[in-house]
Amino acid sequence: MVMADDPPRRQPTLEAVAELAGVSRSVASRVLNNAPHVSQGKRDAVERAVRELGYVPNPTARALATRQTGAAALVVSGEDPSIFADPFFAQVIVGASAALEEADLHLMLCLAATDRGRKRVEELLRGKGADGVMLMALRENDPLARTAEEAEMPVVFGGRPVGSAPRWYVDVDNTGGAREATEYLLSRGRTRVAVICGRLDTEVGRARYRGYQDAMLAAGLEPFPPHEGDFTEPSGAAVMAALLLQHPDLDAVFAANDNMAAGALRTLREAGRSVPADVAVVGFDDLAVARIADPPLTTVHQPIPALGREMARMLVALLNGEDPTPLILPTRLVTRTSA
Amino acid sequence: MVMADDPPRRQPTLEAVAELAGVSRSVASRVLNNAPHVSQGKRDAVERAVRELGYVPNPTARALATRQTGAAALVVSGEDPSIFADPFFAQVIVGASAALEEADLHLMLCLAATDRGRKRVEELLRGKGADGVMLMALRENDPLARTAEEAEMPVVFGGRPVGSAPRWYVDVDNTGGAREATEYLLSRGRTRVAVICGRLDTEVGRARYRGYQDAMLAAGLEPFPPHEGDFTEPSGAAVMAALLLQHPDLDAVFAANDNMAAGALRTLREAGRSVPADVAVVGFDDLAVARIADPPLTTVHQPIPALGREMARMLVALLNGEDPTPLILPTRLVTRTSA
DNA sequence: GCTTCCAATGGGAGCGCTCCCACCTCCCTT
DNA sequence: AAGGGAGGTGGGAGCGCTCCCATTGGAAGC
Repeated sequence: MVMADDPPRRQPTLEAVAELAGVSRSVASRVLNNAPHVSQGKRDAVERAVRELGYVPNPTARALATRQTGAAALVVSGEDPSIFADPFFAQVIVGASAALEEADLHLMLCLAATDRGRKRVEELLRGKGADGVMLMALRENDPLARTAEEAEMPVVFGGRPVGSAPRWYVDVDNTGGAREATEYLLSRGRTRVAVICGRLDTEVGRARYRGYQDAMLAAGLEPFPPHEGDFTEPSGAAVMAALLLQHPDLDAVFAANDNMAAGALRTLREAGRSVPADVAVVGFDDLAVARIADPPLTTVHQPIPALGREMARMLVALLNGEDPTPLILPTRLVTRTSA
Repeated sequence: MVMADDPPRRQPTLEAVAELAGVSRSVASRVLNNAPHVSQGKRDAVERAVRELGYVPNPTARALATRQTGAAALVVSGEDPSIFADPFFAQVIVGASAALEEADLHLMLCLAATDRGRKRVEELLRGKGADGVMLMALRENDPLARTAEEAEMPVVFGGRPVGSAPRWYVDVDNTGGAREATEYLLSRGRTRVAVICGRLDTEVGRARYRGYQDAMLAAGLEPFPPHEGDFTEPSGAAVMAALLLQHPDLDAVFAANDNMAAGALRTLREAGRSVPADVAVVGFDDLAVARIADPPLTTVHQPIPALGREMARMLVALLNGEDPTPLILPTRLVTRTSA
């Protein structure tokens, strides 16, 4: 990059390519978009000119003319930008990015956790700053939900927002996974199975508690009332401590995610309870922490990159004028040593 | 969103706003960019019209006219897209996103780990698909380095590429951090301090080994030759096992990141060595895993969100025509129980 | 009362591309 | 031999915005 007050030597334009190739802009354009109705001779000439000039089409101009930006936005809501630091999102992005790449779309990332951020997302949605949007981590009564509904733009939800099922979404079978985890604990002879819930103002938190509840009820056992953490390790440790105080005889705990399970493990260790002998622990997510924890966590695996991938694919389908159906991805229990 | 073959009812344009407000496009434009030379009366009229019509400026058209896209790209290179799953990047993004938001820039995320991905980044750079670029995780002889040099676009590097110092970069004091970690181990009376290196085809890997080496040499001790891991937990476990075999008497190990330190911890546990009594372990990064590990890791903290933030700020400065100086962020040792 | 100046205003020319359409040439039908 | 196509081609009109520039009118200065 040159810092000097450069002579406004600009990128070559299509016009320049056309001139060098001795054809009209139209023909040059057709060659670039490899559209039909171009003779082989001119096609070669244009391609040669492109190479000679080092021409690269200007995406902005193309976007203006076609009314398509060539980009999809991934919006992560939440009340604090650091929610994004959760490795969960990184994996979603890996999947989404790959699928978007196939459709030749760019990925814009919007952390809509501040007021400013939300305002910018709103502008993006209403001002056609992207061709479509993937929305994640909506909270209860999230203002973004409304904006998304109103926007004349395809919107795919990642995980359902609390209380409503949008037209297009991809989710994970949270209830089923939680149920399976709890059933597993019960099948191993545990009977006093406690639960560390996630935030109950999120659908994930609720759905996982529901799964736990279902399994307990089905086994004729009284479910523990919801003890709510916030999906972080410290909150898991704290809730576990409280649980131990109230129910010293518990023999298992289902944590709504791995972070909280890791916290629980720490508290149990400090309390001198051995895992899984005294207390069995099951988590949810199967992130790296599950393997690193001591003992390694038995947990509910969810296909996170697939979640991102399917969201992106659904968006692409929408962009192609199709009408895809919502998708719920399966989970599966991964047994390690903690239960 | 309406799926029907909608009557092409399009977004209102500036033209429409101007007409409704009874002014010219120019005046309306000035109001929107709150430029001077507009009477209060017309200003109000335009603002009213904007509200009435629900007008939102079209960013693409603006971009074409101003030759500025309003977006900055964060490019993550690497040989495998899953490199991005490392929580490190998520934290960089949190910082970068906040700084970009202040400058009203959008964030485009490019995972340039596939050939296709690299090609798209190249097009982005050469076709002015963004106003500037932040480049991370370049490998040795990464083709992206060249492309970036040639692009007429501000480029800020996150971490230096192997062997060369670009004009603008933000890095972390890897050598200093590694030296401090090793010195700490030595100061606690350890003398047989082994090292688990990161990939030596990355500057981070090299710099951290260099720091270790410096400290050993300064203490008159023979540094261990580099045993190379790849920054993952399993590789840390494997290298630790090899180390234990070759040097059964080692009494400390410096791992070039927390993941590998966690792996080392696992191997040591399985080998019946107690930490820190028999072997002290120090990591690098201070990611979540450091706190969750058992025992919690003593590690070199690096300000990751700050890294992202400073990269973004440097890019913004560049965009403003300034010429910022490279930045090296400090690290600091965080002592927990593993050493 | 007549310049001088400047805030206020609107017209128009792009920005670089796509795409519709008119036009022209061949070539294949009947 | 005349009438279609259909492929090939270029011109021109946008896409929605910014920005330069010419124009205006009134306030200030003499």
